[in-house]
Amino acid sequence: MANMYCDREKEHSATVLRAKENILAGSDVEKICVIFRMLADPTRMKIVLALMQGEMCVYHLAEVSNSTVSGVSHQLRVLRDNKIVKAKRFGKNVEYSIADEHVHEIVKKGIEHLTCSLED
Amino acid sequence: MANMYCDREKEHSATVLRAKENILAGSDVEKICVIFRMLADPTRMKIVLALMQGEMCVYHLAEVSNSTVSGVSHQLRVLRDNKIVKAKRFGKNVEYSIADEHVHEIVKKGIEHLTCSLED
DNA sequence: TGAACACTTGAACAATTATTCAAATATTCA
DNA sequence: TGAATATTTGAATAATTGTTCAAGTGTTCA
Repeated sequence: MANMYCDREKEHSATVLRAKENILAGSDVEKICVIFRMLADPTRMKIVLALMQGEMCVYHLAEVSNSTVSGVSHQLRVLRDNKIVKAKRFGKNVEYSIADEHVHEIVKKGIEHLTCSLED
Repeated sequence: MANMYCDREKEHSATVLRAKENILAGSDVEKICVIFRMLADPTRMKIVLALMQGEMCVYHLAEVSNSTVSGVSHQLRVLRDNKIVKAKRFGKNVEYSIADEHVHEIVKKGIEHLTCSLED
């Protein structure tokens, strides 16, 4: 039998085995983290929440998220680089929008989690 | 009419209004970010992915996540404080598990997003 | 009781990152 | 072309945070 690591080895060994086999494709873990990291900052979250209502330009995003235009632009760059939002130019303005449906779903799940845990 | 902020004001004004009304309950944004912040670190993500396979003790988690016992314990504390995992003592060991179903769902959505965007 | 094991904690360090301000680029329009 | 507006960028600063090592607490069992 494998090493004994804890007193409940018998109960846990199958779990540990599954965990070792299934999960850890090293670089993939980093990739999964990226989308969550993008949503972990309040300024970025406000931007994303705003864009979930529809497309918007930078000045609007700054206003709605209570930030500076420059600050928002920096964060939009990060969000763009990580495929959370996309940009399209219209004359002087650049119109931003959510890059894909998964972003909507993930944020909604996050809100769901929040509202449910508030009920306790 | 409201201020003109960009050349597509007409197209965007309804969106901006919705964004201002619906979204920004200031402190809630911070709360939504918390769960995402918890999942944004590779060590924590490995711990969570491992626990999604079933309950586990600290030594196991350290092994499965390629970390030190101390490092894992620190992160487990953070995860506990933020209600992502819960702990239960069994003799010398402390058995950790995922705190609630939302965590499963959110992580699964994240993985889904990853695997879909890899197809492009 | 005390030795061995499992886990936690605190302090220190290094690294990452959000924000700010100033300057640069892009586009329109007179 | 030049002025005005919209957005981006770079550098500097401050703050947050993950990791490590050493020391601490809690539990079992001989």
